[in-house]
Amino acid sequence: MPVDLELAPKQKRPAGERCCEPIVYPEVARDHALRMAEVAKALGDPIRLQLVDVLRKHAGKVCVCELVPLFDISQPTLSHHLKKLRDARIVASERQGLWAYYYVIPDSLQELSAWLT
Amino acid sequence: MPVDLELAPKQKRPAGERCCEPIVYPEVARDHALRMAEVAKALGDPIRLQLVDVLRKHAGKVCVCELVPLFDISQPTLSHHLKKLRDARIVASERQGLWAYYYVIPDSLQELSAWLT
DNA sequence: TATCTATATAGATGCCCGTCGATTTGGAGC
DNA sequence: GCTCCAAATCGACGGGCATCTATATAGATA
Repeated sequence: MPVDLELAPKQKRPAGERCCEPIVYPEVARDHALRMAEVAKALGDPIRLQLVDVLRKHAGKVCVCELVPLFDISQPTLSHHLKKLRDARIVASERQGLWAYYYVIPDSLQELSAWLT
Repeated sequence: MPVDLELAPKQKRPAGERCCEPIVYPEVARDHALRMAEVAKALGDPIRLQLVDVLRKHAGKVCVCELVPLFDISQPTLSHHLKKLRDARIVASERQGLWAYYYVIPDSLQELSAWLT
């Protein structure tokens, strides 16, 4: 007896024994999966994860010039990582004169966090 | 007055005004950052995130043959994604005859989840 | 204006990723 | 043995990533 998954009738199980109970996948994540994967991907680098960790632990905004010496990478590379986090809408920045201040966008991690819980 | 961050005296702030308060970064994440980034990286693909979502929502083990028709990718590509999740120690598998059953390793997401909270 | 400084961007390099079709592996059943 | 099947692996392709050095941008200061 074929299983007939609601969401993907592309392939038929061969008639015969079933290997397991059919999955009824309510597709809850489909809409959110892209966004959550985007956030996870941005966090999928040790330096970026530590960057977010620093910014989260430090209340308020943090100057880039304080971030640079924390890591063994060049300033352009750090700038590249900050851009990745900006593109993923995890952090945002403000310019004040020569300095740039970064902070974590509130609730930007909430969706992924809730899913993981 | 130079800032002298405890953790990274590699670079000296130039004498003069400070742009912000010095960060005292207790380095909590350094040991865990690699592992958490590894998990986040594995979740940083929409298909893998949905795969984990399916496996988590479905109590018990799920046969690969049930997973294949859920996604618009070839069987080898799905196998590749499952391998990535295995390599990241997020899921594990068991063989039973012709079929392979996958399941989420309990608590494999806990560390990242706790950090995000 | 000229000069210094903090940050961002550009361009290059080597490596990794997602995807595919083709093939291999290994158990099931004849 | 042989055939069928589910799953994994292989090899290739195009694109993206992390990193660097060099350069550009733009604000501050004189």
